Amino acid sequence: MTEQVSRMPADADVTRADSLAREIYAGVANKWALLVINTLEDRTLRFNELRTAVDGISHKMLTQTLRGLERDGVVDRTVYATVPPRVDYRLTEAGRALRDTVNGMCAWTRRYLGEIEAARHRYDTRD
Amino acid sequence: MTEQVSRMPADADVTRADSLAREIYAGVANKWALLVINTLEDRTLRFNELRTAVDGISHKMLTQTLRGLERDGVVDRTVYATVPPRVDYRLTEAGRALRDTVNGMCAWTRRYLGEIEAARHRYDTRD
DNA sequence: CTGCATCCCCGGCGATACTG
DNA sequence: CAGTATCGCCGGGGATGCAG
Repeated sequence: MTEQVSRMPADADVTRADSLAREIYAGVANKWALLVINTLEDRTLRFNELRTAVDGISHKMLTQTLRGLERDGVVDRTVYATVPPRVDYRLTEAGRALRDTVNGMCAWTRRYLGEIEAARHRYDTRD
Repeated sequence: MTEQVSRMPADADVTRADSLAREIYAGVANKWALLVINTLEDRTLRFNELRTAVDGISHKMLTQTLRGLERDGVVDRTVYATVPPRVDYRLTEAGRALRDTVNGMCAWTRRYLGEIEAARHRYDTRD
C-alpha cells in the first residue's frame, strides 16, 4: 500500500525537478547572464564596473540579470552602507562552477571561429 | 613601412574577430539553440522528431533555430527527395564539440539543483 | 512531412525620471 | 553610485494558411 501511494508523488517529484531544471537552464542560457558570468570571472566588481565591462548591456538589463543570478545563488551581492553607496558582486561557488562551463563555450567560439565564418559564407552563397 | 601599414589592418581584424565572436556567442547562447543541440546528441533526427523531443518549441522557432545552426555549421541538414519529403538533422563535428560544453551546463544544473532551489527560497522569503 | 509567408499580439528592453 | 518605476516602442515569436 505504501508503495502504491508513494509512487505517484515520486513521479510527480521527478516531473517537477525536470521542469525546474528546464526553467533554470532557460534562465541561465541567455546572452546577458552568460556575459555577466564571464565578466565576473574571479573578480569582485561594482555595478558600474560591470556595466562598463559588459558593454552593450543597459542599466535595466544588468539590474535584472543580476537579480536573477543572485536569486539562483550564482552571484553574491554585498552592500556597503557608505555614501555614496557601494555594492560588490562576485561569483559564488556555484557561480564559479558554472563559469567553468561557460568558459568552455567561449573556448569553442574561439576554436571554431574560422570554420563558422567559412560555413556562413558557404551557406550565404549557396546556389 | 610594411610594418606600419600592416598594423592597422591587424588591429581591425582583432576587433572584427571579437565582434564576430560576440555575435556567434550571442547566437548560440539562447534557450532554443542549446536545447536543440542537447536533444540531437549523437542521434540523427527528423524535423518532427525534434519538434516533439524539444517540447515547448514552436514550428517556427524550430525552423529558425535550425537555420541558424545550419548556417554556422553546427548542424548538418540532409534532404531526401522522397515523397513525403524527409529531412535529417545531425550535429557536425563542431556541433558535437559544442554539445560537450552544453552538456557541462546540464550537468551543472543537475548538480546544483538543490542549492538553487534553496537559494531561491531564501531570496524570496528574505526579511 | 517540411518549409515559407503573413498577420498580430504580447512582452522584452531601452530611455527617462525619481529616491536613498 | 545603485536601484526602482513608468512609459512606449519595436520585434520576437505564436497561429494560421499555403506550397512542394
